[in-house]
Amino acid sequence: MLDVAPPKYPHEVLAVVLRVRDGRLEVLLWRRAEKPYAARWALPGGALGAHERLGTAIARHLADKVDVREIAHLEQLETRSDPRRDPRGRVLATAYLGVVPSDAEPSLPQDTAWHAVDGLPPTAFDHGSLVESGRARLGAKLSYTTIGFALAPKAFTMSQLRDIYSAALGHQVSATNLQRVLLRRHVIERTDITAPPTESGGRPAAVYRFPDRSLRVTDEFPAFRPRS
Amino acid sequence: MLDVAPPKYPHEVLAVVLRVRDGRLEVLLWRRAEKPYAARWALPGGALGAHERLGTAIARHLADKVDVREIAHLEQLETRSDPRRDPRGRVLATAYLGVVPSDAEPSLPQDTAWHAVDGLPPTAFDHGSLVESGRARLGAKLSYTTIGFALAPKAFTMSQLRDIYSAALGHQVSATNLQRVLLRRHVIERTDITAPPTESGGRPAAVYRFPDRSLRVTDEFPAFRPRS
DNA sequence: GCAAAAGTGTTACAATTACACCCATGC
DNA sequence: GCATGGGTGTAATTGTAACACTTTTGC
Repeated sequence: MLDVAPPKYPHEVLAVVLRVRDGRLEVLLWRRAEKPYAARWALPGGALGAHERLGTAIARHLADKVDVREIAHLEQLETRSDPRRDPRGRVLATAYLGVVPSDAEPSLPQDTAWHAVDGLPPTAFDHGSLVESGRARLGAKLSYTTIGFALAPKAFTMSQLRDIYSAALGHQVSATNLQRVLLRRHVIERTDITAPPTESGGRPAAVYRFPDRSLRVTDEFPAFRPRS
Repeated sequence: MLDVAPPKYPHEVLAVVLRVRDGRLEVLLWRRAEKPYAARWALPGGALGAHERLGTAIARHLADKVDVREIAHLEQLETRSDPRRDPRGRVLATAYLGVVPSDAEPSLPQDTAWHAVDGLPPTAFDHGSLVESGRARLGAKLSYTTIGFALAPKAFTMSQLRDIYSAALGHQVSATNLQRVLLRRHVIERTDITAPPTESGGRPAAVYRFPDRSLRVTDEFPAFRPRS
C-alpha cells in the first residue's frame, strides 16, 4: 500500500484541562509570547516525540504548566487536520481532555492562567473550538460515567458537589436528587465524617466520596435493552 | 515553542465500515498480499495526502474499496500512536467509523470482503481492536442519536428495522417498543405505503422512513436536568 | 377458517423530578 | 427560639418493557 515513502507531518498534542472554581468552569491557557497569535491565549501542549505515544506526550508537555499529579483524568478528544490550522505550515494536532479537582492548587508559570470557559479571551489557532469540544465531552460524561471524581475533591459535601456539577453542566442541579441518583448507582458513598456548618450556620453536612477514582460507565444507555 | 524543526511522522487513515446483513453486523476488510501480515485481513485506508484533511483522505481511500456514495455516515473514531503498531516503522493512524445501509450492494474488488464482526479472522496491526471501538461507538449512538438512518434502507418495515437494530446491538429488540420509542422521538415517521407480506404470509406492514438523514442527538442525557 | 405477521391497548415497572417537611447546628 | 442549610419522605411524572389482543393479509 505504501509503495513510495509516505509523506510525513509534524504532530502536536494539546490539552483542554478543565476544572471548576468559584462556581465557574475554567480552562488552563498560556499566553503566547511570539508570532503567530502573539499575546493570544493557547492550549498547553507541544510536539510529539519520536518514540512517544500521544498520551505520554501530552503528559510530558503538561508537566511544564501544571503538576501533572493534579490531573485526575485524561482522555483523547479528537484529532484536527485542517492544513491551514497553523499559518506557519501544516501541523496535525491531537487534543486531550484533562480534568483537575476543584481543591487542587497547582502552581502555574507566569504565562499560564485559568480562564472561565464562558467568555474566553481571544484564542490562538483552533483552540477555542477545542475548548468547546472538551466542555461538551465533560458535560455528557457527567451524566453517564463516574467522571465526577476527577472534578471533585477526595471528600466533599453534597452542596459542594452540587455546585461543581452545576458549573460543569451550566444549569442548576438539585443536591437532593443528585445525591439519590449517585448513591443508587454507587457512584458516591457516604463516609462517617460530618463537616462543620459554614459561617452562615445550618446543619452539619455528611461527607461523601467516590469509592473508585477511575472512569466507569454507570448508565448503559437503557434504550432497547431487555430488562435482563 | 517549536524552536527547532519538529519531528515528522507518516500518518495514515483507516476506516471501520460497518453494515448489517443477514442478521449480523459486518465490517469491510481487505486481504493483505504483502508483508507484514501477509494474507491477514486489514481495514481499508492509506496515507494522508500532503494538503488533505483526514476526513477527505479516508473518503479518497475508501473509494478504492467501495462506492463511497453508499457510505451514509462517517465520523472520526480515535487516533492510535503506539510506535510499534506497524513493524515497518512508526505510523500514526486516525480511524473513522463508516456506516453503510443494509440494502446497499457496493461492488467490491477481489481482495475485499465483508466479515462478521463476531468471529473475525486474524487481522493485521491493531485493526482488530479498532473494529471493537467502532462497534462500541455505533452501539452507543443507536440509543441516543438518529444514526440508525445510516444502517437502514431509505424505506423499511418495523420488522426489518428491528432485525437491523438487533444485529447492531447484539441483543434482541422488540419491534413494538422500538416503533414507539422512535416515533415519539420523531426519529422515524410512517409513510402511506404498505409493504406486501412475505412468503410466509401475515398482515402487510406499514413502511417507515427516517425524515432527516443526518446525525442528530435525540436523547440529551436526562440526568440532573431541570424539567424546564 | 386458519396461520402468520403487524400493529395497538394496557398494565407494570423503574427512574427521576419536584416539593413538603423534618433535622441538627450556631447564635 | 429562630435562622440556616442538610437530609428524608413521598407524590407526580415520564419513559420503557412486557404482553395480551386485534387487524390484515394469503391460502
